[in-house]
Amino acid sequence: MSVRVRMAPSPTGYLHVGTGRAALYNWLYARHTGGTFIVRIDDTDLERSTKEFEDEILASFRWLGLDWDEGVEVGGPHGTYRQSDRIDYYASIAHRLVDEGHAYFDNRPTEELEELRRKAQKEGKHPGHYIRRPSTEASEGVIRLSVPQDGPVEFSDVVRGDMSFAAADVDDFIILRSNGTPTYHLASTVDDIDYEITHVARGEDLLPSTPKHIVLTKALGAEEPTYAHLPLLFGTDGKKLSKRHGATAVTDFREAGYLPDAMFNYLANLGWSLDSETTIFTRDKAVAAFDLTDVSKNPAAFDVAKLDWMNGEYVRAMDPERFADLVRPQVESSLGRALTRGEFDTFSAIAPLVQERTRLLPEAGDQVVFLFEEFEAYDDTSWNKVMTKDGVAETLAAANEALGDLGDWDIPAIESALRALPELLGIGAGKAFQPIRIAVTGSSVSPPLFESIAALGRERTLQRLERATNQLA
RNA sequence: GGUCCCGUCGUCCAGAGGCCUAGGACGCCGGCCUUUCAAGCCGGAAACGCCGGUUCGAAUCCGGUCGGGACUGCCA
Repeated sequence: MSVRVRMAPSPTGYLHVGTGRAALYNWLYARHTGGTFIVRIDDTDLERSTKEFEDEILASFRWLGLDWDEGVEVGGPHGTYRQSDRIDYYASIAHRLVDEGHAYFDNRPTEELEELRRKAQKEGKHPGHYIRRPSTEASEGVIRLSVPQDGPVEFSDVVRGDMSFAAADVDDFIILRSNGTPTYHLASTVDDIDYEITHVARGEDLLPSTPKHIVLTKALGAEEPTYAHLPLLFGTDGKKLSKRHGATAVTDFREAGYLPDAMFNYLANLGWSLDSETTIFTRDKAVAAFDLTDVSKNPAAFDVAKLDWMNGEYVRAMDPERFADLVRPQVESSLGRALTRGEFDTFSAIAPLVQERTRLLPEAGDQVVFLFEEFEAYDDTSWNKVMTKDGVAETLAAANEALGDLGDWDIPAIESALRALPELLGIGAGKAFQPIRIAVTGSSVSPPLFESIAALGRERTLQRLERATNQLA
């Protein structure tokens, strides 16, 4: 039987990186086995689900490079892939289960159920021991599944191994709400049957719900899928990854300038590894090697520092033209205007040097704006640290002179002119070049000096040297 | 409280009884290179939670213990 896996996000928020990783593993497994990856939309919570979030989530999947073979927006042989389209259908199934004796109506007030829960807790028992079929039958209210009391509910989890839950600890859970909409348990289980899902790979938070799904599946006369419960993601402080840790939505990372390939690689490596040595790997390599069996059991901490490093690796490995194209909007947004054709050429020429120094795309823009924009007076700490030293004015004047006389304005000419300076002035290279760097680029941190000067052009370079000299006087 | 899950460097991953004086990666520290910052190169500190047991031999198996986590909703 060919593998069919699915991801069923709820469009009640942006795609959380944890959900993204679960999707990633499903996708990897489908691609590895030549199976089918399906994306459904789990929008039974009509109140909180929105089309905007749905679009966002699907865009995030696509950004990560997770394409799906069946499901929302692409269709497939199994009808709709949006649960809100099948509300009545789920309801009819719930009623059928009542007719067959597998489920029952319950209109007990919440206080009464609360009382049962308290009683269970007091006796150190699971609420399942008391949340059971009431003595008097109703014909309205919610519909609960009647969970058989006898024996254990057992299954073999691909990542956890053999699991066993006492049936007595599984309460008669609600499958249909009093407003006629299905709960997650019903909709999800029914869909997994209808869409012939073979492997359910999902977050470990659903492990305790799995016995419910198995009992329901059996009541529906179907065979349960293979389950694989994936470890959860945490922040580096060991707490569940949440807004407190900063970015948690895939979109956040996309906007912060992370590359999808890096994100994919990082997420894939969080709970799984290609082998014992390799950290950086392509999608194809991951697809070739991936198996759910190899997924780690331990929860993983999401470490942004490592992601940043990895992103830098991908940035450096990028095609230089592609890099220039990607950074262009960043430069333009910090300039507040579009680059001219000539400016873009200038930028492209120096871009490879910037590329080496970039981890996140927005950093790249900051490194080159000096080429296109005048900067204000020098009065920051790096200026004070370097420029207030003795002899700086002479150094700048000498540089001005050496460059002013230059015939060809190219890197070799600039380099040989400036290289002569330290000896001429009787100072070290660093001492000579740092003031020039600040005068010309406005910062003590910049791309390599000669290349920067070449890109800046004769006129602006000389202007800036003069301006700095005057300011020192 | 109850049910269940997890426990190897700060972090991610490798390790499925001897190949482990525990390996790779990020981060950290030191050095080299160097006009800055990066990158690169070299080196370093850093872990099998604890206690028992099984075994000739345990990070690997078993038990207990401690610690962390999830679930316990007409949310998913």
